[in-house]
Amino acid sequence: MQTDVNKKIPARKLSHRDRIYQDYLTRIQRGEVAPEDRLVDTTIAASLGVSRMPVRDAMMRLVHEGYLITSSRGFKLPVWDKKSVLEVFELRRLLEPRAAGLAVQNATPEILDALTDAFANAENTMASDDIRHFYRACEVFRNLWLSAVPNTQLRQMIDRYLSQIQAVRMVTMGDAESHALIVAGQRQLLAAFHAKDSLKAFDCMTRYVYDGEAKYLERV
Amino acid sequence: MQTDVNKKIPARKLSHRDRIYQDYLTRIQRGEVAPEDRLVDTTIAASLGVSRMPVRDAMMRLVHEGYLITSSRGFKLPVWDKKSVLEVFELRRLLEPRAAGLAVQNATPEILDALTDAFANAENTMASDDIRHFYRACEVFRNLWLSAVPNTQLRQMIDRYLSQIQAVRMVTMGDAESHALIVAGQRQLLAAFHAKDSLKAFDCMTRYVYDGEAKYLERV
DNA sequence: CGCGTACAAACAGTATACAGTTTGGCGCAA
DNA sequence: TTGCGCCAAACTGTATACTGTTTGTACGCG
Repeated sequence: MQTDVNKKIPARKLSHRDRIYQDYLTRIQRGEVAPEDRLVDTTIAASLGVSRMPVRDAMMRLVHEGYLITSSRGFKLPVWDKKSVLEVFELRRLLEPRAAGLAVQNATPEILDALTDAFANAENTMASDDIRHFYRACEVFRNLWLSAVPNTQLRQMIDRYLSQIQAVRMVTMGDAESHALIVAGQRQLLAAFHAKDSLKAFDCMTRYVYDGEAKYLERV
Repeated sequence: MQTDVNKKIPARKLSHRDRIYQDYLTRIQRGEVAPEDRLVDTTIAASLGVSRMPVRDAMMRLVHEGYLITSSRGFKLPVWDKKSVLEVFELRRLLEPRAAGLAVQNATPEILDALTDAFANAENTMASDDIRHFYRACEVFRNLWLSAVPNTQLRQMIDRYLSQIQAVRMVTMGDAESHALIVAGQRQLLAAFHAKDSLKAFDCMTRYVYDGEAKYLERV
């Protein structure tokens, strides 16, 4: 047991369960888990040197949050059919324009600066060798403006289906036209942030989601 | 162990965990769990004659879904402050009008009939001795029209914050004016369903949520 | 050669046990 | 009487073990 020596700072109370959860959450969100992978608690537990229980807890939490599904043979990624993906696009159209508008009103200069950097990074990595760099940059950009959304409940709702976006990414993976669309959307959104124009942010977020849906429909 | 004898119908595979989860979910949603209650896994397990683990799993699922929070002394209801409640009202304004509109387009005659009955029941129990009858009727009405929403993802999002409505109910509990408002809203919504007027459903759902928020602000 | 059946392994669910931590109360001293 | 500290109980997190079910497979029968 590696318990903290310094009891005066109980900030690091991360249990095995929480660490494993965080670990696999980021792995899934970064697309490091393949659809054919089978995540078995006993196997993971053995590789980490812990018992099944914390692993099980972490996996089942991921199941409840929609990142995984149970099967009779280990945990695996859920298969998002076309209908579900389109349903999420509808959700995004309802939530994200408003969220972007609120974020513009609430953004601090620090966030604005960080957002500018993140956009530059996304633009530079757009044609990168490793496409994952581009997606990581997009993830950073997205998380940044979301962090400026004052409505916590709204932000959590959006976070909740964020993982599903990964499935759509797989469809448009490597499509230069899609990437250009993403960067163009980010540029407009960034401009709206700098102009403090929440209505413009609302509008360009609306178009951004519609464009994404159209691109998805082209590909599926 | 009470396993099914008939193996040809494996439909009923409900584990202890799932039964306990369902049980406490409905209890919470019906307001049968008081804010001062402390839900301790060992105690519940003993009363049900099962071990801690299924109870723990169920409770932690409820925590992840926002119905409960952990404390150093058992699980308990989260405290919804005014800010959170208002944030949820904003979410509801974004999601429910659209959901109602979609539901109108998708409602079957059976649902329409059931909805009519449910409304009659709500209207009748509005001034009931036991106000819980009225809330139960409202719950039925709400679940009915939600069941007609074709967008599963949207429906699940709305379900997710349903429990929080309980907290608002506590504030407006016993306020005859609020109840009249609820019934009036239901009447309009029902009319929209019968007229197959999805735009009207959208509009009266919008007004319904705004009215609810206004009433809440009067009381808090 | 194809189909069905039975067996073994893999895995999920549940039970039990134990350790570490927090909490509230009680006793002791000032 | 009040403040301090210690102790026991309560509770969470983790480990280990056992059971029942599902799945893949191999063997036997047609």
